[in-house]
Amino acid sequence: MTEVRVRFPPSPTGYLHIGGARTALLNWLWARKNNGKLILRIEDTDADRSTQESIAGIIDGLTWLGLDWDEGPYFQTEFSKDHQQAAQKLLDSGHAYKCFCTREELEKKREAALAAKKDVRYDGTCRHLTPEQIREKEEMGLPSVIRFKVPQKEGVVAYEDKVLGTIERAYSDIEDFVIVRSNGKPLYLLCNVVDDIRDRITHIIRGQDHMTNTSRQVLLYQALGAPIPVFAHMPLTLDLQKKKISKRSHGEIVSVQFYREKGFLPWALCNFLVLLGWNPGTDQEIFSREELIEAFTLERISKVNSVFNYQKGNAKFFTDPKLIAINEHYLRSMEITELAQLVKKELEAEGLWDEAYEGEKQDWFLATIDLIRDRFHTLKDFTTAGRAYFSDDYEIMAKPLKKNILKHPELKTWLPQLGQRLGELESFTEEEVERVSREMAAELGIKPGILINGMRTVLTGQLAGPSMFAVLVALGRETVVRRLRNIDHLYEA
RNA sequence: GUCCCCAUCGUCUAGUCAGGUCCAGGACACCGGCCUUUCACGCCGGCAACACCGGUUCAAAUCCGGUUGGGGACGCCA
Repeated sequence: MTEVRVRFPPSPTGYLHIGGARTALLNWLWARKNNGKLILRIEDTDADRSTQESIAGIIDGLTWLGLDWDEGPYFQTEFSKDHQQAAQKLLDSGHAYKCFCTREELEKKREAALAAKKDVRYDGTCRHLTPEQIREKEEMGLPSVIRFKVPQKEGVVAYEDKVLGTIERAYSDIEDFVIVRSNGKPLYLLCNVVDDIRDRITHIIRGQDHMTNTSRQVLLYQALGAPIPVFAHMPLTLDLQKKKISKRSHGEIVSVQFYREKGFLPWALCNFLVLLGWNPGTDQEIFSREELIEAFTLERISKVNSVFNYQKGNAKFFTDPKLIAINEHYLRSMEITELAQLVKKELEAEGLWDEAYEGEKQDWFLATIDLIRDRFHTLKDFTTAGRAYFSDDYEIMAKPLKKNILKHPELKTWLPQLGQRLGELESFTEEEVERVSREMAAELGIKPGILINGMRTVLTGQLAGPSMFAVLVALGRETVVRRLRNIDHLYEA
């Protein structure tokens, strides 16, 4: 059996977006499943739009996602000789011809056709030029492009698509497309095929937006005498208005970088992305890498475009709710030591990291992040909502301040008192702090919740959180007492 | 205007190829209840879809035709 070889060929004209990441992911899965190879090929033939930052961004993005490749990155521009040779071969074999029509002429014809609501295809003006006419034009110094000579015959060009079945297109519906620019530089359609042949690509997994390219590229494979790879066209990802998601119209929300900055787990993003247009045929939605590689098949890729459910301006669901849910799932269930490494980076970035968290305070650190992760959504929450566990410099949220502190002015004296009692405790355990708290509430003739939620606000700044007695123990006696004693400033504003 | 692809809950989707076990299953979201010191934690429950019309058949989400709707492509971009 021949080796499975797939490729991810981004054009470096912007950051890596989730559509590209999804394409990379499916190719990666297919390579890994078959013990094959994934080739990263940067398609930088559009010199005007390609940038170094973009190349770095794509590589960064893939690396962060954990999508490793086996060959490359190759750069398409390094193989321009191959492309030119292929073009010459097509010219020599009569599969292509020189076309001297100018852009202006073509543009005029296209507009006229569009205005007349007619076909906008190339009319074949230069297809039947005699060798003498060609020589004449060349001697006059007229620039020319090279067009592929689409067979003028009955019937269809067909290919088998792993997800869509047989795709057919009549020869007569395909125009003589340009394969080399007038400046001598070959175009995508040709380069892509030449590179795939050279890289011995066996499966081409790409978006349905390439379907018309595929029909034309099949012609190229045939003319070049190369075997045709297996195609799998995946459905596109659209926005709620059913428009293709793009960097241009959707901005950062579709960039992989955004999710990294927002504290998402890379595998959670992959898990979400793979479910956009693929499913295993079972109810399973959460997969480890190994499970996903095992379960993945080309045939189960959906034919239907999916919607990235993102509503602008929604603070709670700042991206697709399902993505957030999957991220939460991993945040809550992943190995705590693995999570610790990620939280460490977050704390370091905020200047809150303490080396002792990997030394004498390690048990405390692991227990604490395990305690608070249940209500968190992203890694960022550890330094925002969870900041009070690692620093005295945390914000008291307005809502709990009003509801749990200002509403009960007596807390100004009660809380320091409670702090005093907690400080005098012989053993600072959940049972003991609970006993003391409830006893004091009973003495005062108030509901325990007033004291408890007052403490929550003062000690964590948050409206919600884990069991308060567990929180007290996590914070430790010294911190609890210090914070409870110093609350006058809360009443000042 | 031409060509190609597609059509199940709000969203992601199972079921379609091999018609009956589907008055359509799961997940997310939403709503309600429980737990409780709080909560965007957890548990339990609920709402919610086969685009439309015709045909084939004892029987259609499933097969066929049409309609409508959506998407993609129609560059000397990739």
